[in-house]
Amino acid sequence: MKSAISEATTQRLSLLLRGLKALEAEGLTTASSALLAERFSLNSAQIRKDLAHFGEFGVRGVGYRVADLRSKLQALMGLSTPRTVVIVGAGNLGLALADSRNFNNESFKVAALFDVDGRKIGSRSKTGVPIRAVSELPQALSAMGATIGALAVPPDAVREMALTLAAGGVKGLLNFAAAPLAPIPGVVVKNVDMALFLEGLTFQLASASS
Amino acid sequence: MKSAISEATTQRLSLLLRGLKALEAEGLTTASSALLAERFSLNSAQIRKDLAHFGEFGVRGVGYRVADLRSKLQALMGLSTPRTVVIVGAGNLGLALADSRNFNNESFKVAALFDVDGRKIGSRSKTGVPIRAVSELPQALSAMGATIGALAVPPDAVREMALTLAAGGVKGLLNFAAAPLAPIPGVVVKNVDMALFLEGLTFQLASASS
DNA sequence: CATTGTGAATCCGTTCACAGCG
DNA sequence: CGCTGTGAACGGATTCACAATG
Repeated sequence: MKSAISEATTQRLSLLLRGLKALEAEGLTTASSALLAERFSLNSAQIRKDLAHFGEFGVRGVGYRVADLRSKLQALMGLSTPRTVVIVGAGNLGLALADSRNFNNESFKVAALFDVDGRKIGSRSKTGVPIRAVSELPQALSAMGATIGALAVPPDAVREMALTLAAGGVKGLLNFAAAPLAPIPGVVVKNVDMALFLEGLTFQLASASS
Repeated sequence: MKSAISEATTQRLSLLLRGLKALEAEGLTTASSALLAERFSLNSAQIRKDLAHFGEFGVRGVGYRVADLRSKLQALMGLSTPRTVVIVGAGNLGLALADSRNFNNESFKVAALFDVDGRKIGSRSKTGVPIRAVSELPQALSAMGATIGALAVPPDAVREMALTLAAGGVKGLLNFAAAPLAPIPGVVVKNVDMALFLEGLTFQLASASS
């Protein structure tokens, strides 16, 4: 069990990885922390500190080898082998996520959607992700080897579905419902509450004008 | 111009407001900070500190009047009068947001979607939100009096659309693209990067098992 | 007298600044 | 010589603990 890495560091490293991919595509082979900081509007010391949690990656007097750091970061963040994702709830949001680039790339692949609505079951999302019955979840999860789940269901169904996913071996959960999901042992839970984003916006607007 | 309120405080107050509504529906008229803290897994002192930024709301020896605090909070966060929202990008995500409860309630109302795809223009989302041409944005914005915009467009269109919205009087922007939107003067911007949530999850999983 | 509002103490992340090194 | 890696300083947010008070 590694010492905990802060949420902020995690996000910056994700951003950094994305940026490194772009630099690599541009053909840059080497980059200093100052360059990286400038490109991604961060502080150079912060980049070095973030990386220092995991070892030494740079070359003094030179900077970082872009391709090298990119692949090491990818491995560190658990993104080098693709993960199977399942989405529970085939409403508008669930369908949007299932077809989204964010959930289907080198690192993630949506294997199936699950819903309780008999009219949806058996059909597919636009890109072809099958919609199956939630009753099939327990068997399907182990068959697919899913490790990540996304919950796009009504608030009152969240906890039950989360526990079903956890029992089926899912280790990470993204909860999109407007009801925070209490911690589940052995599972990393991240609540993504859209209402909070929107209200945060109006809050700042209200504060700024008084 | 009020002194800045931290992001964390903002989120907690949103959550608190939501909780107060629930308590009010349950018929509770009074609640201590300890009770609130317990219900929403927070620290009671934190709740009091958060509220202290804005004045004194409680009654010593008693606690807080639920309905009273609820309405004061609502006003403070700029949620007492409904705001008009426009969504740019009528892809899966844009459509999902347009029909979502989070964007259509007492405080927010989606007036229209905008897209560049001629085949979509003129049609409507499932709940009836009209899809219009982005070329109409400038006129439409002032006509509708929209103050909030959501960007669900490809990364390379983000900045242009953001500037168009800003020019049309939009004061708050939610950006769902996987490319952070640099600050725009006079506009509050919130980047909501789904990829970051997903990667954050795998990162924690990778860290926990080493 | 129970509970708020708040100064003081603590914790944690960020920034600075420089020693160490390729 | 230039840039990394890092100990030390800083600052903001959380938590503690208690005096103030309806």
